[in-house]
Amino acid sequence: MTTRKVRVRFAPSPTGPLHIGGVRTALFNYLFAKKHGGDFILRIEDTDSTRFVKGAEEYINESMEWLGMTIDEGVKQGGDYGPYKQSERREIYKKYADQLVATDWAYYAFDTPEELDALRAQAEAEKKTFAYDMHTRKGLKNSLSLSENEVKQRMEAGEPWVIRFKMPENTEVKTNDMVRGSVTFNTNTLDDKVLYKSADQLPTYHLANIVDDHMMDISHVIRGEEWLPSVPLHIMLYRALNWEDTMPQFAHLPLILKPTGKGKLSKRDGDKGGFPVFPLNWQLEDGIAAGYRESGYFPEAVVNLLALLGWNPGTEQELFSMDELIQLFSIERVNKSGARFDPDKARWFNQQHLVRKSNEELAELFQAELKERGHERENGYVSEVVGLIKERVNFVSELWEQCSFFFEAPVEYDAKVVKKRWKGDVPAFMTELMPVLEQLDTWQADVIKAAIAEQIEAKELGFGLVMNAFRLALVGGGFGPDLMTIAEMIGKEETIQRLKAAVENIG
RNA sequence: GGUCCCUUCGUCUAGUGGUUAGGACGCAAGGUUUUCAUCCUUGAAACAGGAGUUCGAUUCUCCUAGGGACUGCCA
Repeated sequence: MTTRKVRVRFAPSPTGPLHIGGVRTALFNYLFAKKHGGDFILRIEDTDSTRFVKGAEEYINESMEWLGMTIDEGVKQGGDYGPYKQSERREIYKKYADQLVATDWAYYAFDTPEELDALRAQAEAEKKTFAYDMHTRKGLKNSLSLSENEVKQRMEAGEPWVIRFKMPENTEVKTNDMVRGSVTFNTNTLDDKVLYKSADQLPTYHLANIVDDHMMDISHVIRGEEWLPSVPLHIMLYRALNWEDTMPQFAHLPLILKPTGKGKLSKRDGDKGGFPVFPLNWQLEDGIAAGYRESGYFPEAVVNLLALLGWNPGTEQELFSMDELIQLFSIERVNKSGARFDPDKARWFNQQHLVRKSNEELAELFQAELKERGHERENGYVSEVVGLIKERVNFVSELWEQCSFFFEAPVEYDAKVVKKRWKGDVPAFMTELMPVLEQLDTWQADVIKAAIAEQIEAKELGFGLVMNAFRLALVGGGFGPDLMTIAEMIGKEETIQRLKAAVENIG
């Protein structure tokens, strides 16, 4: 086998936001390309003029950029194999569509969508299935059944037509899929797919992808399992075009399934399950579809969790950087069966990546929210705070609720904690504690602790009871990092102030 | 319905012709943190079923069942 340069493409159609199944396909293509020192190409498959959605192409680019998948060739990046947008390659497809008709691998068909719908409906009523195929094509309106003259007349009259592939009879088509192994089909069960439509002068996906993959010298086609059934058509197309010797190798990825219930993950599952299905937010007519970015996920966490949906390196390592993934990725280790998406584990991945980030980096991310809340604090202080609490959160957005007391006094006190901890001699003790703290010259955690301990001993009170009440006063609840550290960080005046406020306001 | 694909704990998965079938998420219990979270320990939890091959199948083969995808002038 000659060594061919690895060139793979991610080929989404700009019909809306990219969904994470598509993102994972892109990721596996990217990992495969980089692993083998190859090229990662982004091709826009906009051959359905009726489904074009404004902004979708930009969304795709932005998503790839956010996730750190660098595109080597594409509409924005350029490259030697352009154009990378199918709607700009019309003449190319037309040429090959014509060639297929000329070589008797395809034919013109004039049946309207309405007529075909009617045939399908009729067949269904009889509990049968209608297919435009080798068994029915003779009875339909096409250049195989109509006279040459009539075909000419219809075309000259401007009647819309399509070009359909003339699927040969009884031919075994075998493919050696990189993830599934050998898969065999028989052409007898295949239909005559539309290859080209006169209405918008564009090919359908099938023709376009074969022509482009060939012309762009794509070495491997890595795509979702939903494409497996069209593999025989694609192979026949390569054969018909005489390109079979340079046909790319196929790899069909398992689907990502819904967290619960049946079927593949769909755009709606996110709302129902409370997790994002898209990389970035997407504006809908009636609201927004949540994106991972806006939901607080780190791109590296998304990449990590997606990589492990259907692939694993065979070791017990679960946390990876993009570079490690590139290093370790191998298409042979991709699973065959569909993987259910687990929102809980997705959060866990984010938490793991969050904990691994430096306090400084997290502090910087957190500063935006702090400013919004009116707190201008230097990075050093914020970093220290973040370091104390980062292990309690999954997202940067959860930081505030865990550490607001480092920035402002509690405005209310957790009723449950009040009931449990703020009773008996406690309020009186707190009042007596204030002057003691006031007298401290050194405001450090251990010093404060010693002073309080001494006081507790003198009064013969329970350590736990007092400390929890003290926490309630400083924090407003029964949570947070080490209490003495909190006291030290907010300072002597503030600590006494909060004690005072608690005594006055609770009860 | 037809074609094709798939099947190990609830979920993501490792794994082998002979293993106490391993890990992770989640769940439960205990410990640490004088509290919460983290963390640590422990626990419950799986080879879809049936034949066959074999001294021996979770592993190989076949069948059944279940699940999935496709079945558009969508991609």
